[in-house]
Formats: sequence, structure tokens, C-alpha cells
Amino acid sequence: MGRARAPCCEKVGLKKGSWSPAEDVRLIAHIQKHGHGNWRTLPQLAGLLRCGKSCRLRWINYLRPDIKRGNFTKEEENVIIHLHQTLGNKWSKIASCLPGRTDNEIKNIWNTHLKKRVALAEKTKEPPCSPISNSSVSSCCQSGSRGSGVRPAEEETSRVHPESSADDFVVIPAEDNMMEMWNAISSSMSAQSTANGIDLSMVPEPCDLFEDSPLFSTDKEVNDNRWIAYLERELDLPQTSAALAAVEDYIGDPDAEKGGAMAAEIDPTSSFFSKRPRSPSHFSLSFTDISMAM
DNA sequence: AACCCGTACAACCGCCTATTG
DNA sequence: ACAATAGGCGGTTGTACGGGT
Repeated sequence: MGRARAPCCEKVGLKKGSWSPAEDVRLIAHIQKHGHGNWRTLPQLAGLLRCGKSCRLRWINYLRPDIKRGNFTKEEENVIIHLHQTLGNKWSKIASCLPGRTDNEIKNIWNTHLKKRVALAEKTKEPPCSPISNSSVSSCCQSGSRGSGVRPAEEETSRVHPESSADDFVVIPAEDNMMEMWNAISSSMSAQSTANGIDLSMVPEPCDLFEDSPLFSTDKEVNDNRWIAYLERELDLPQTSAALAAVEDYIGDPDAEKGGAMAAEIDPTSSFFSKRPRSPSHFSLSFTDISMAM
């Protein structure tokens, strides 16, 4: 309130714009390993040339394990329309009623689709959507006060489905490829996969995971690179220099066929997360598979 | 093929609130 | 009580992409 405020971070030398797959992997790996205690210090700790806010946004809106991607269902759209009628542009509150959807995503869908649809419906005097019970709307949104820190993913009980009838609360299946990805990664790591969020403190250290693998090295940096290489491979990302270094380090031949093929795939502008959904079997690689491939 | 235009959505910005010392 | 800081929110912008001409 008029108070002078320091910038959230030193912007000089920081990267802006789209996130590269390598940055995504670094962020995921860091949060998997350490959680996100302090967003401000996270970029340095994770070795990212990004502002803490940018990291937070990327995680919350895109990389979080419980993000539900893909088109909005009719029911979801109806919920948004109804909630917007009562709450206005309180995107985070609306998001709290739609598990797996982010405020940013809802804001976008409203601005690009639903706003027009509602305007058109008002013109033609037709309802923009089917009726929805008020109880479901109010009950799922009244608790979400600003700054509570409770994200949709963490709310295990406030899950509303627009077509719910008597009790209003049903669980929307967490069926999205990001969940599959995270579950695959988590299960590969013997960590407990969760449908409604991951307890990061339970995730084992990468080095621990590699102990039984031929990839394991006593050199921490080598292990870190191999860890990133593993994640990149799991995510089907273009292999970064870290990954290639790990490969070369392991096979001892930079010009080996596989290393060369991986290098040819490097494309810093593409992103795994913009690709179409894939089958769960895609994530069936094991450490054995990787070590064989390497 | 080149250009234009609309759409979708990721990302940034600035402000506000909650928390902490 | 106050100030500093971090986290969160909503508005806006930038840009990639697809379809039409």
C-alpha cells in the first residue's frame, strides 16, 4: 500500500520467455528432491536463471503433478460459468472447485470461449449452460480464502462434479497424462505415487535410487547429470547437454551411435508438455532399460 | 506460397495480502 | 505496531499456430 517494495528478484541476467525442456527438468528434479521451500531462493539452488516467481508460476500452472490437461468438459465449462456468475473474476476460487485446473487456465478459457458464449446467450435469452445446484458451488468455494496456501491439489475433500445430485461431492478421476507421467516417475523411484498431490518429503534422493543401478557413480556431479538424463528420458524430452554428458560419461564414447542420435534430437524450443497425450505404457522404462540403452 | 487474421495459452507484471521478525 | 518479505492473484501481453484468402 504505497510502500516501497524491492523487486522480487534481481532481474539482470535472468531468462524470460518460454521455458525449455531442460529448465523444466531442472525444476521438476529440484522440487522432487527438495520441495519448494522458498521460491525466491529456488532458482539459484536449482541452477535456473529464472525469477522465483517465474518458477512458481511454471510449477503451479504447468508442471505440477496433478494438473489435468486437455480440453475442458461441458460440465467443467458449466461450472465455470455458474461460478463466474456468483464470484466474478475470482479465478483462484473458481479453480478450487475444479480439481486439476489452474486459475490461469480457467481465466484463459473464460476470456477465449465462455465470455463470448455467455454474451451470446444473453443476446438470445438462452441460458449459456444447464442449471447447477447452488449448494455445490457455495460449498466448494467458501473455504478457499486468499493466501491460505491451499491449492486444488491439496484439497482432498472439496471435489465437486457439476452433474452431482444429492451429495454434490464426487471425485473427478485424475486421468491425465501428467498424472501418468508423475506416477510413472514416482513408481520408478519406489516413491509413493499419489492421486491428489505428492508428499515430496517422501521422495528418495536420486543418488539413493541409482545405488542399485549400473549408472550409479560415487561422483555427485556425475550422478546429478545421470539423474537429469533419466528424467529427460522418462519425459521423452530432447536430451540436454547434461544428459549427453551423462551418456558420454557412461559409455565413454562421445561419438557413439546413441549419443549422436540423441544430440540430433535436441530442440530447445520444443516442449514435452505441449505434445499430445500419450499412452501410459510410454512411461514403462526402468532403470535397467535406461542402463541398457546407455 | 505468402499474407492476414483469429484463437489459444504460456508467461509476465504489478498490486495486494499474509506472515514473520 | 510496524516494516520487510514472500506468496498469491488478476489483468495483460506475447507468440505460436491454424485456417482462410
